[in-house]
Amino acid sequence: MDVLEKRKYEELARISKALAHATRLYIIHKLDEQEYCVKELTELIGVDISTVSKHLTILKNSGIIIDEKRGNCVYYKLQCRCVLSMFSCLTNVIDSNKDKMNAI
Amino acid sequence: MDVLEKRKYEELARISKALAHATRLYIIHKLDEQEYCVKELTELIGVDISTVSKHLTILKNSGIIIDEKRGNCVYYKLQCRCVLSMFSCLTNVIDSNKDKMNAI
DNA sequence: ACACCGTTTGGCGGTTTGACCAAATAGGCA
DNA sequence: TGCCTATTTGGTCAAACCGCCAAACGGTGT
Repeated sequence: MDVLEKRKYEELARISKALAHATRLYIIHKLDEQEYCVKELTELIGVDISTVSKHLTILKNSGIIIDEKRGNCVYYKLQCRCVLSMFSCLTNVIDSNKDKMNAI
Repeated sequence: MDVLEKRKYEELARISKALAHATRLYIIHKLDEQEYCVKELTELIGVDISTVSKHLTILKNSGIIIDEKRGNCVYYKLQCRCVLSMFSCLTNVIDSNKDKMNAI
């Protein structure tokens, strides 16, 4: 793997790492339905608000979501709806694993 | 997030974690072209063979690739070509980030 | 200015990851 | 059998990750 190729795959990995967490996938799913502020997401998820804030920062830095301050709150929404196709990718893998299992 | 939903997103995360590494993405890319044994992949990648073996185990456990022992070697190939659509997802995000950058 | 609300930041502790090395394992072949 | 090659496994170490708490910010409204 030469230097250029290596950089390319590290860039791809940077995005895919941002997706590699149950809470962050859940956040993406919720933000697909509507925008939410940090506090609202925190109530939906049920972990410390600082943890949620950090997850949101990770997603924002990878360009998947975008924030917008309005009044007292910071609202987040999907920047890149294309990530939703990720869910079908992942679901596909899971389903085909199950099929494989059943076939045995 | 109730217990059932939580489990669902953890399952999705399990798969997406398997993809969240530059080397593993590269392996998937190469295995899309043809099957390879561990030694061949090691030469392509340029890290210790035990490291490559562990990456392959991770991919295998998540159901993305499959192994087949023939003669002296263990050959790996894609089990789930659907993961390739992941690459276009990731590339999409990267491209739309770049567009955003240029627009400024 | 002060208090209040929502959010982010910094830091700490426990867990996980990923790299290497060395050793164990599994087959093929002389 | 014993040797050789390919692969996996176990251990160690440093770095990264993720949760919480506490403290710092930034606006709003009194």
